[in-house]
Amino acid sequence: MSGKAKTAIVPTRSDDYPEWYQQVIKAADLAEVSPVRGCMVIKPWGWSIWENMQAVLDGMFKATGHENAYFPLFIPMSFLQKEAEHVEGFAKECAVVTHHRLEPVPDGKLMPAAPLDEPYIVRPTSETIIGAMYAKWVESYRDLPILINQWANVVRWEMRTRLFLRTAEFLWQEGHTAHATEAEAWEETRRMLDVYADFAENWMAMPVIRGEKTAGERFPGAVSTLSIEAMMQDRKALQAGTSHFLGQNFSRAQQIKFQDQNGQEAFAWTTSWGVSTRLVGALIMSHSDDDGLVLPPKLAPKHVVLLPIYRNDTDRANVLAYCDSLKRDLEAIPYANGRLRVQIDDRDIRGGEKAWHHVKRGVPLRAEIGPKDIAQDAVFLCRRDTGTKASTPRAPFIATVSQTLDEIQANLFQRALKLRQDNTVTIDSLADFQAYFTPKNEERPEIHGGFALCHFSDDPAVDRLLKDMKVTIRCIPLEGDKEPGRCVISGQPSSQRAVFAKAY
RNA sequence: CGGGGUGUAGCUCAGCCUGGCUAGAGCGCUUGCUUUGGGAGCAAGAAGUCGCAGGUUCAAAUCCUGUCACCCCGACCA
Repeated sequence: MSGKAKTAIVPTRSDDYPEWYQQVIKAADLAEVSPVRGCMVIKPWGWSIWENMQAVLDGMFKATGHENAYFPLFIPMSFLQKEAEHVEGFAKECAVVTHHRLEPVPDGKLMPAAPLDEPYIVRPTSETIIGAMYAKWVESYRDLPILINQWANVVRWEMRTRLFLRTAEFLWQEGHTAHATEAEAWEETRRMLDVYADFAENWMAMPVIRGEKTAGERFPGAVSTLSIEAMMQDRKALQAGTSHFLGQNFSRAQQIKFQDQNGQEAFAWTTSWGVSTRLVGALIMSHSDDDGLVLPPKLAPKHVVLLPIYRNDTDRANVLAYCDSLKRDLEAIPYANGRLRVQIDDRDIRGGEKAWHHVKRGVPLRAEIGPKDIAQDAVFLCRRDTGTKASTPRAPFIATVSQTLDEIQANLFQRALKLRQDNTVTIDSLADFQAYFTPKNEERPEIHGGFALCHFSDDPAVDRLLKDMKVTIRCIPLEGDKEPGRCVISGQPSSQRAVFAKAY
């Protein structure tokens, strides 16, 4: 056939980045849009990645003293109304359940029959329902802290959706904690941000900037919102996790109060923090290339795929036997938080097609094994991240495979870090700022911009200009210098720089 | 919710303006043969109430009315 297909994914990243993203998901068989508007079906390969993320994060939460629990999907509407800013932030995107029970009507259809006295909303987040329970559970300072996480689905009725990045229903974890003191709650907020940063960098191989959101970008009802921000390959920012210091706002609204050691009544200090299936989208956009998905080994559903190659039944039996024994040896090797995950793909399809299948799905290592390899007691080993291929004798392959995976993991991180470093600039003039964020081709914007470190001010005129340019203040970095300057847009005095970027 | 667009085979689409044979193509799928160390070739085959409901007509994928769904662009967002 054409045979000249240079890339497995069409279009390429530079041709049309958003379309490339969709095609990678399709080629890797991660997920599909469903018949339900705005909701996705996560398919086994995509789900497996999420499961791996969950397992690691869950371990981290438990290692920091948290326990899992589960709260209802439905929240009485009145609960949401208790915190004014919270209502304002979420009301527009809530799905509302107004009835129970369906009854047949004459034309053979079904109609909701019994209206609810008080409508339920489908949780967009659970501060209110969890807070209502905490109010019952907390009486004394001895009941604090409460450190609970839940793994759940939530619904936010978004206008426009994109697989993994923004869907009407998504999966996440939400941690909700209550503390006796402000300092302790702040410490918790910071601790969980660090957990997220650790996970992003050391498991997803995705460098992140930890920072604080400006007032406009804050979680509705929070005193302060911290986030980790990552740069995707199109140089747009993606918020990958958030940790909120809620102060006493929610505990006041929900009467989470206790008697302190002096017998005084006090409101608890609360936090909440979460990451979602959006992380899968972040993973895709951080590492994948024009041949499809590229997975960091520590989160890959399979680390090594063995591809048997044979022409006749005799070869077939020998090659499969060799693969079986190699698989057993490999699966005994410890890696990351478990053991090596190995697959033999013995489907009866052509070798080339089979190899591409696994390239597109992002399996870190591919070993092709045929009679010639077996004769030399070797495998033909291919690395997904670099595309390098080499005949590798079995013993050294087994001895170094976990090290090779570590190298791939490190390479992906370094590659992503370099992309961010190469596309992070310091800007001090409005003209430079506008030039930086303006594409050369307004009709079909090419990949442009990046992270701009600029002084800023809280001013309506600044907000307006940023909105026009579709640029947002991602965060005020926690680390980095704090020297004062003047807002790049308004010229007003500013105490430190923030990260500006176009964002998902 | 504003502006634009599209519904025809599993997928991508042609056909519609100018109504008329058994509604087409590519990809995919099934079967057979030949192939097989980097996305195979040839041949045969299965597969569509043309989004839905009315209407006009001898005759509707095609014209008219209504309706539903989805997509793109904006406003909103993890």
